[in-house]
Amino acid sequence: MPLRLYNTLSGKVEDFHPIDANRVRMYACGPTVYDYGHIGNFRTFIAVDLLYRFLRQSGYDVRYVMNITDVDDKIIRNAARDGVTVQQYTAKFTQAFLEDSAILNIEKPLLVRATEHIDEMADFIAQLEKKGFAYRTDDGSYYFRIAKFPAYGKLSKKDFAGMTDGARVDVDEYEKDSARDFALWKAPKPGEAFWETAIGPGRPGWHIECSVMSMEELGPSFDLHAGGEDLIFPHHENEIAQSESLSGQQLAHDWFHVRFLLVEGQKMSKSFGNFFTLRDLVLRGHKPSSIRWLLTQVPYRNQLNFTFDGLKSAASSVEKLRNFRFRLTSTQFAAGSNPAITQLAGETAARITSALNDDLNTAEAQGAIFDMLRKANTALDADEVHNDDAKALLATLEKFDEIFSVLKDDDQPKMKSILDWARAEGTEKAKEISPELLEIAGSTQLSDEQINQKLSEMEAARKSRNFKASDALRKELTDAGIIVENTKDGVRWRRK
RNA sequence: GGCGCGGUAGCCAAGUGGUAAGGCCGAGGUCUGCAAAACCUCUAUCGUGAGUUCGAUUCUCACCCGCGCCUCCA
Repeated sequence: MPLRLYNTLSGKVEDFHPIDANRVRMYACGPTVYDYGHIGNFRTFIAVDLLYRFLRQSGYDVRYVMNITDVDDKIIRNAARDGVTVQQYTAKFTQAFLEDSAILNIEKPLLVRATEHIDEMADFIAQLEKKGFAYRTDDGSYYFRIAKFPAYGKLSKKDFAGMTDGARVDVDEYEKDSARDFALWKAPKPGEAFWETAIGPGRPGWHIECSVMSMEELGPSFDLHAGGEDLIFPHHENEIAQSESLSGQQLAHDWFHVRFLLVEGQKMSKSFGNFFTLRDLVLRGHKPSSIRWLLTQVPYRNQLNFTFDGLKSAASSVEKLRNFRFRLTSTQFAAGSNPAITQLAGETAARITSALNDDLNTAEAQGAIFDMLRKANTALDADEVHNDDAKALLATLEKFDEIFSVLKDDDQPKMKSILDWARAEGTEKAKEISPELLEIAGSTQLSDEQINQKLSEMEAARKSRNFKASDALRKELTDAGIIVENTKDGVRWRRK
């Protein structure tokens, strides 16, 4: 079964076939780096990350490009306000975005920055003007002439023929031919940053960067273009207008849009007090793996309600997966195989693939892995799993994790890095550090050596049936965040 | 007003024209020196009304409710 994806352009779920055999070229609209990324941003980036990972797992050679919008009105304004250059202002948040992405196990795409393509944008606009799609106004700004591009509205399904100028647009603000015409290039404003280019001084409009950079990195026509649902209009509609009027080719074949999330049942907004960055959540003591898991639980086209209950629930689910792997990797199995178990592993892998092929149905895929867990754990309890079966189960689990990426237990160092960041930021941020975070990341951690020392002491005590001493050691370890399990295969431990 | 999405157990959330995955939480139980892990059992008739059908949660219509985009926004 081939991958099927919903395509905003056609409004249908379609079979996905790359233009160029086995190569997939995809472009995702990345962050505007004027602040720390919030969980809504990361829902989108994680959804696209899943798509990227699944395409690769499916055998495609994927070229995945993401832009960093490091110039826009807000950035220029904030930089001016703070008395720093645009570059200085954005460097910090670009870095933060990269760190946050790494913390969430988002794989790094090929990143391209708007400010490194200003001249190409000017050139692109000059070509549009030459072809009659763009015009210059007296103040030195450039606009796209929508009337010249009849397909305008095809992505967002808007009918511009019936729209009246002035309804919701301030017609008087600029001397545009039509209120719907959008800015390609904005003339400088006093006291704000601008670039000197072949088409004059100024700064690029928002949409032009993606047209320029996607074409440069992927060619005039490529497979997938992704982003948050809000970008459908006007951003992507405008990209299409710019790119296609110049190239005469279809910009992207598939348009992949991720739905907005809700937080505690409401649209995330600073005024509702439900606006959270990744760092806010970690400061509250939530693990990155819980956050990633919660954000992948609901298929990307459905509204996801992000709640703190859900976050706790996600933590338990991830624990369950990790425990299962721990069990598989720390148990001594008898040689040979049990066909029923090997078959279970194979069928589960197939179920997962088939769920993801179905427009990335992550909920279905997760259901499948937990079905396997329950059955396999039952078999493990009954000693019916042999060495080859354990390998097969592990292979399926790891294949699952190639997509979801929550198994690796590295939350502690990641949380520590956020803790250090908050302390370095100063007292305002430091105040947000929760006891929960300190417990996981901030307490003095025992080294593996110390732990093993205590474990052997504990084992000795248990052998001599000195349970009082054994319990004391257990408590000591538990307080240090170490969970010790005594199984028939011996002792094993993990960090909380 | 235009376009679109959704309402499934305490919470989150899949899914199908033939009586409903999974996760979390809760209760009880098994195992266990303790603990942990794991397993078992229990907890829904799918917003409301009508229609189509042998049969609808799944299709159609109406209504109610929630949400998104149409303006900066992932």
